[in-house]
Amino acid sequence: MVYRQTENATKRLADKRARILAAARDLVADGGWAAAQVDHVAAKAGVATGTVYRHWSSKAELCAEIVATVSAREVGIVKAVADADGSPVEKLDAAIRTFASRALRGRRLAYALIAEPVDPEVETVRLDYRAQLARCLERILREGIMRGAFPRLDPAVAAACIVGAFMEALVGPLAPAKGTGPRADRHLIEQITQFCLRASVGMTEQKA
Amino acid sequence: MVYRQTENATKRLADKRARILAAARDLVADGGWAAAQVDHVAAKAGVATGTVYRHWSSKAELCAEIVATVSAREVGIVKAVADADGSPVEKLDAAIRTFASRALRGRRLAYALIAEPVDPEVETVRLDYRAQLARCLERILREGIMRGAFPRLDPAVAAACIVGAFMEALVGPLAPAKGTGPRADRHLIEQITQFCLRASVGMTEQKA
DNA sequence: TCAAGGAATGAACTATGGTTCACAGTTTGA
DNA sequence: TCAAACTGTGAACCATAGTTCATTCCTTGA
Repeated sequence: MVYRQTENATKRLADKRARILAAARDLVADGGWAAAQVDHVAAKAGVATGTVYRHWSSKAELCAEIVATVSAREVGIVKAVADADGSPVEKLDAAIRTFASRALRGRRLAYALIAEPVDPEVETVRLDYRAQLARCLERILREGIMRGAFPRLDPAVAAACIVGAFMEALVGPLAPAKGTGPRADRHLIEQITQFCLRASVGMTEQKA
Repeated sequence: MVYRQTENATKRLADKRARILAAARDLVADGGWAAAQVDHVAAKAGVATGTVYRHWSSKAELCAEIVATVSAREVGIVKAVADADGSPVEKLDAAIRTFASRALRGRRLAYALIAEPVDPEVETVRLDYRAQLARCLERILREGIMRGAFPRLDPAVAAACIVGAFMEALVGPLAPAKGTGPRADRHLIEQITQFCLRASVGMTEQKA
């Protein structure tokens, strides 16, 4: 007689939530934030507009969750690289290379997550992501400086420069047009990595 | 009997136009594009909303003109540096240093002009600015490579990296908080310049 | 099968901000 | 001074996109 949420019902609800989140993420992933209108998200997820508001109290919250979810994964990967064994140079190389190749797999999404401005509430979360990324790099840089492998650069500024450099070259408007193929992508990653490494280390041999 | 524009009238009109443009620029310069609502611009310029539309057929056109005006000046300055006498290394150093110190004088405006996205019509103009900047750098890089002063980097990618690096470190959200004072600004410019130079040249001595 | 209550719906509402336009005010040349 | 032509005005208009809510539908436990 009294309604009580069953396990099944809870799961259904969670599924729907996940479906909406995924739909929104996909829309952002190929049209940026502007494409993620609540109506469109709802349509893509196969629910009514109002349903979205059963799961998030505003569009901004939904967007913030997209940023948080996707970026947590990316930061985790880069952090793992930073924490792994190896020399600072190797770690920096791996971190940049890893991040760059992952970002290239979803350029539009990467751009939206790193660079494209949005409303303040989402901006906060995104800024946090950006700062976390920079902090991972900064840690590697500090270690390298202490060990004498890198020159006496300001690690905070250098980390910002690295984030900016690959952001711009990979996913920014100056980046080569999309769909240039895997060969061009590899070249791009190689160039960016070498640029950042030279900037940090002071010198590096040509790899390719 | 037939009305004809006198010299005075033309001047009055031009003055008003300039006043509106300046008002809009100032608003962007401290609140970004979002602050440049037509109502506010008109109020700041001391005219009615409708008057704005006597000079530009849409807000986008007004914004585009702001970008074009301000950026033409900046590109001109950087280009002059690139065209001056000196070794590629010196030129690159000067170009980055010049741009950076100018951008720091108006961070918010610089950010709006380089990074902050706006509607497509304005975006086109801004993209052009960004690309022109990158091209100036690219020319210096090419020259350096030909002369053997720089390693065999891809000049287009490296130029994008440089633009991204100083953009992020100077005016992006990772940049240190505003109002840190001239000492911190000098440090920042120094660090960014050295970062980009090391990345391009492969090695550079410490200057400060 | 049925009543209770949560979940879904989507048309209507609202807020924001760009754009228009009928009207009033100015300038010009005679 | 006067009429023609241009310029300025700002309230009203419109388009977009986020949010609400009365209603309908579905699930639950008896």
